[in-house]
Amino acid sequence: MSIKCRNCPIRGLPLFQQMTDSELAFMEGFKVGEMQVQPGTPLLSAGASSPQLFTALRGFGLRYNLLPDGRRQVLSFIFPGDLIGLQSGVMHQMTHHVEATTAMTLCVFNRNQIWSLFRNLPARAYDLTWLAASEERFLGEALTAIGQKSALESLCWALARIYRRLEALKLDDTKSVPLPYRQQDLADALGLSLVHTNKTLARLRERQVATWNDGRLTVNDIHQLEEMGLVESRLPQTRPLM
Amino acid sequence: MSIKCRNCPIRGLPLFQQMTDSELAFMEGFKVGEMQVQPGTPLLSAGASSPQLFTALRGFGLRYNLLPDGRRQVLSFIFPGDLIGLQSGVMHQMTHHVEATTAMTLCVFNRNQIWSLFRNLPARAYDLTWLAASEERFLGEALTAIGQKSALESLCWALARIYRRLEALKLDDTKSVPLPYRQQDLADALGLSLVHTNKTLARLRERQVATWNDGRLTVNDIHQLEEMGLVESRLPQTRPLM
DNA sequence: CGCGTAATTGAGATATCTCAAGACAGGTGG
DNA sequence: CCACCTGTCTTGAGATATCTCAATTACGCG
Repeated sequence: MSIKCRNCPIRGLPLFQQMTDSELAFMEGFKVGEMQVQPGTPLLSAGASSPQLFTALRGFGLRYNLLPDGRRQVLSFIFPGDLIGLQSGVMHQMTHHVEATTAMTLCVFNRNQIWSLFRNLPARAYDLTWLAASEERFLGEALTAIGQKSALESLCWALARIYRRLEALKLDDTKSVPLPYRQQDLADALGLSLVHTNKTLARLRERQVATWNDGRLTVNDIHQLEEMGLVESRLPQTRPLM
Repeated sequence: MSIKCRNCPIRGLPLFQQMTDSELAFMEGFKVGEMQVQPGTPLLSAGASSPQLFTALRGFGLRYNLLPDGRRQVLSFIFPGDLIGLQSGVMHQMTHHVEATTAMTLCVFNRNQIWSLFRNLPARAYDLTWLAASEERFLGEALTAIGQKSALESLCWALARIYRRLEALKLDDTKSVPLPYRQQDLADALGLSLVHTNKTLARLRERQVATWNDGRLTVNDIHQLEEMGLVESRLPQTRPLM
């Protein structure tokens, strides 16, 4: 009933690095199961030391921090192909929350086996480090957006980054990708108020740069969007899929 | 002329995990040299693919992003014991800048050997991943500060974090640690203007919570500082030293 | 049909920014 | 030894991007 890694529906996308046969075999042992969750389901909680890691196969999620008084910082949006819980996996302590925004399908891994991965499959261990470094890089970019950019610039940055990632998943035709979050989620990701986020999105819509409604993001001019968001041009890199 | 790892001046601090003899031996082979740099020296530049990694042995540095128009986001302060260039090491591409703020002494490693580390010393490879995950966690915390907290809260958060880290280095008596940066550096780290940072620091000084001048940070009440900064309490963890 | 959630819009409030000037310390050259 | 310069810190005051409050609309669901 659980999908075999060799039949993984996203593995073949050009976004992801291809695996060798031995890696595939290892991953099928590493994977202990599959999980289907409803929208709103918490996957990991700060403070807890979860015994599991996940990879999102299908659906969308959210990673966030909470302050004691309820303020929320969204750290990142979770898309198919993302690894979830690496921090808890290697540091034995989760510091943020993860929850499913839509229904999701997740591959489940056993944290205890991480160590065997390091001992037996150095290439996969390296990939794990690559993913951690990649997250670090992303958060640095986000920090730069929130800390230095105007609301309009930040928004363009975020939408451009999201669009590029989702278009690589080929979930749909180009120009338009599914983005089933609330404006509040994006506001919390960018440290902006909901109202201001809404008004800034309206400006982008009027200017015919990008439109986000009914859970779909439509980008008319990705280059202009990236320019307005001061997105650093980068060589597109394929990423490992765990 | 280059210090042997077994004589490393910071290795014995309780902040750091102790190494086994075989790890020590490996590290001495991994370390290809030592570097002394003057204040202001750039160590790594965005875009470049540096062949080297460093560990700060002595001195202070800065990690930052630049926008095309000169705005600067400081990502983190670099203290003795910090690994520098892991991103470039595993992703083959640097996305931020690193420079020395004070004179520094650095251990130099060869990027090419990272792979041999993964193949031969899984425990050390694991440590590398741990460090990357740790950076990721830190940046998430910073994001939460900049995105959600008030200027006063952010400042308290930053000073508390810095103080805790430096006191663990036992560079000096408690209550006071060296912090040889400019107010502009902290402002750029928190996404605040220099002027506002200055005025907020003045408030902390008046309230007798913390004082930062002449390159020294003096904390009168670390618990109040952490409380004001909404610092999440965390179990103190020792960290690997590369 | 009524309710709850999300999006939208208007308008006044404010935390933070920008501009500007002065104080202070350290370094340099005459 | 003094005059000058530069970089950093400090302080005041007006400007503004963004926030908060509040009301309205739209929509899906039971």
